Amino acid sequence: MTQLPRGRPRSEATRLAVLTATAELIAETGYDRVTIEAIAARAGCGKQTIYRWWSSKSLIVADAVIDGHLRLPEHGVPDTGDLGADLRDWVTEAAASVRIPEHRALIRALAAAASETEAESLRLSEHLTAPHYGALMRRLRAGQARGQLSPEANLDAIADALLGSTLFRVLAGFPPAAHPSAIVDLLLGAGPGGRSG
Amino acid sequence: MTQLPRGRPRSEATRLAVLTATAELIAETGYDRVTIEAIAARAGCGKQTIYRWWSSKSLIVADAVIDGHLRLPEHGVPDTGDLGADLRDWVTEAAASVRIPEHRALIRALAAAASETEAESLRLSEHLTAPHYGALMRRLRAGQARGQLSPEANLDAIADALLGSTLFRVLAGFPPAAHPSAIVDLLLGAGPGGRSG
DNA sequence: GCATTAACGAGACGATCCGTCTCAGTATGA
DNA sequence: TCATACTGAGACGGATCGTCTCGTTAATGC
Repeated sequence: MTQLPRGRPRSEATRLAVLTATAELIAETGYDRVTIEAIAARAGCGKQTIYRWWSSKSLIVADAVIDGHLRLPEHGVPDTGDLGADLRDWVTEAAASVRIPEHRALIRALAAAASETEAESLRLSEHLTAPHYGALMRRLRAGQARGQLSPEANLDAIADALLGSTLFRVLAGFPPAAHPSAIVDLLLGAGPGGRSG
Repeated sequence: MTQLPRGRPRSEATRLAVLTATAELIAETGYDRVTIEAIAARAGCGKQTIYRWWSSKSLIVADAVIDGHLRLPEHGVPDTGDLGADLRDWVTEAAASVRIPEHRALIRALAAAASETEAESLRLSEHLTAPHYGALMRRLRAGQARGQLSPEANLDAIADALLGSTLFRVLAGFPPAAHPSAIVDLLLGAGPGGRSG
């Protein structure tokens, strides 16, 4: 079924070298100071090889993240059965992760990449933000199914607030929140007896 | 006390022309396609005049916002005495504002500017984000003083969530929230009887 | 009025990086 | 062996960078 490739196959080694070089350069100098020429030089490949496979810098970054060369903090949401504890763990871990300069640089890089154009932003959100958002929403739905959230609770609003409040502090250049998990208690309505710890 | 200036004073007309030209060009083409040379050309001034007063493009944008040539949605938080209604108004207005393409472009421009370096991010946050954050915090404190918020409520967490959840949708390339004010009910603990509408 | 001072508009300048292009070399399948 | 497609290297014109130097202009101080 699938057509067999005819000529010389794509070099996996070079592909990895490009993604690794991109990750390193972003950590060292920041997204917008990274140039295609610098990536090619460090990866030891020609510029054409990069332009053949990636149409823009932001797409290289997106691939680097998808491939795991650049790690985003918000990957998995734990599910121990206790929604509040899981979310507190997740938010706390995300906040701790954001203290790491390399992670801050990466998040800024992604924001900058997403800032380039509306189209770029959509492509990045499909591959990066949407999966994380989806994982969080699934965890919220599971908790709702177990009765740990009101059936009428607006899960989108909760997910927006959880992701947004962490993202906000990073992008605004604010110091990390003193009590990052406080937002969880607020959102889950800790007022009437829900709070633990 | 203050030293009298000696030579030719800075041209206020040119300063305004630069900020206006920047605002127009951002709206027309997007932040990263705007060049210093294009700003100078449209403002009818020399490049050196720009470089004399601004050390980077992001600082021009910051000044344009501070001066009101580019309007950010989150300026004033109303204070009618009803905290919930005021916040719902504010969030709803912010969400509506974010539907306007020019505003989306501006917010992305600021995010891109803040992504440049840690120092840039700090400077922008001092002049732009911090005042908005402060205005929101003052409104929350006023509400808390009137007993509309628990005395132990974590106001920082509420402010983070309010600003962050709007910012998040813009930067992530998500469509505007269906019910933007839902976050207010969540944060104010609408569960036990506080909800209106 | 006249010297002094500093910002002004204009644009030349070398540098960097863009994205395209060509080139000889290399790894695969037919 | 041949055709094919990808490889690293780098030349190329163009855009923009940030610096620099003009002659000009609008203030202050004598």
